Amino acid sequence: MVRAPYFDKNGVKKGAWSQEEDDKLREHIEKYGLWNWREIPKFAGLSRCGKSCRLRWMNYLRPDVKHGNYTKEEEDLILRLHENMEINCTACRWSKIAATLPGRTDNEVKNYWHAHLKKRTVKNQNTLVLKEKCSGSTSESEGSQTNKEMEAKTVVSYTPSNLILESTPLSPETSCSELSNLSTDFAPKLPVSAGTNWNNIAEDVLSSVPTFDESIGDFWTEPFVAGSASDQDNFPGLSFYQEEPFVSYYDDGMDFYYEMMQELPGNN
DNA sequence: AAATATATCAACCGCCGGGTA
DNA sequence: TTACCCGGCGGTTGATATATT
Repeated sequence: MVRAPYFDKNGVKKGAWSQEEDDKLREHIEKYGLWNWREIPKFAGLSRCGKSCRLRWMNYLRPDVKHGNYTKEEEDLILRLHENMEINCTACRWSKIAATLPGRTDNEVKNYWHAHLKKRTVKNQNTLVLKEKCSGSTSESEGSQTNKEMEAKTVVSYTPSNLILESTPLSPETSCSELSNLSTDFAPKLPVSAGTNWNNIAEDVLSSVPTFDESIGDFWTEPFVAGSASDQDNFPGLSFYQEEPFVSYYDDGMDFYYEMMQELPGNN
């Protein structure tokens, strides 16, 4: 399923990774951590470019990466987040969507979207257009409306995103405990429990739709690169391997989320 | 059984933004 | 201010697997 290995004109290896290369890269990173992707292949004894190593690590070798078998909840979450970005005219940020799915990478989410979910949304939209036509409610009674107004109304009335827009925000009384549950659910080292309510998570996150575009930039933190690495003697980035790997995968996001919820009307 | 079409997904490419000298 | 480096991102490619004819 991947390109056959080959060397480009600069002697840099491309294409499929061998087991030996995987082992070398994994071993090097586990030993020295992440410090400079451009240098890592040299020190790891690989004929790869830094980018290739980074991609391989991020999408495949990283210990917390899981492959295949998307759950219904994960699918729904992807769909909702993607729709929301469309509504807000935001360029689709796969990395941000992926950050809500522990163990999933942006590349994998993107692939899954194009392979499975895209069709579904197209199908949904076609169905909705059909519904709208069949409803016959667009002629006399709304004759004074402009086309754009009509379009807007159609979107609010029929698209699945409506579900998001109408989702119930957290009540002030329950927000703290729910947030703590949320943090637990997103904890990277914990397995996703059967009780995790993905729909609630999605709705909670997306209930802030008017500011989602702005907030998302802060909400989703840099996955994986945790904490300060500057105090290392030899290799920056070593510390989080030796101590708490991936520990802050979602923590900052939850902090932001908490702050966001504090600012909601009624929470002060 | 063979040919063809379609689906899947790892990997590549080029661009962009942040950091820094 | 500018140029450069680096990491990260989204879009795309292409080889392989699977389904269909």
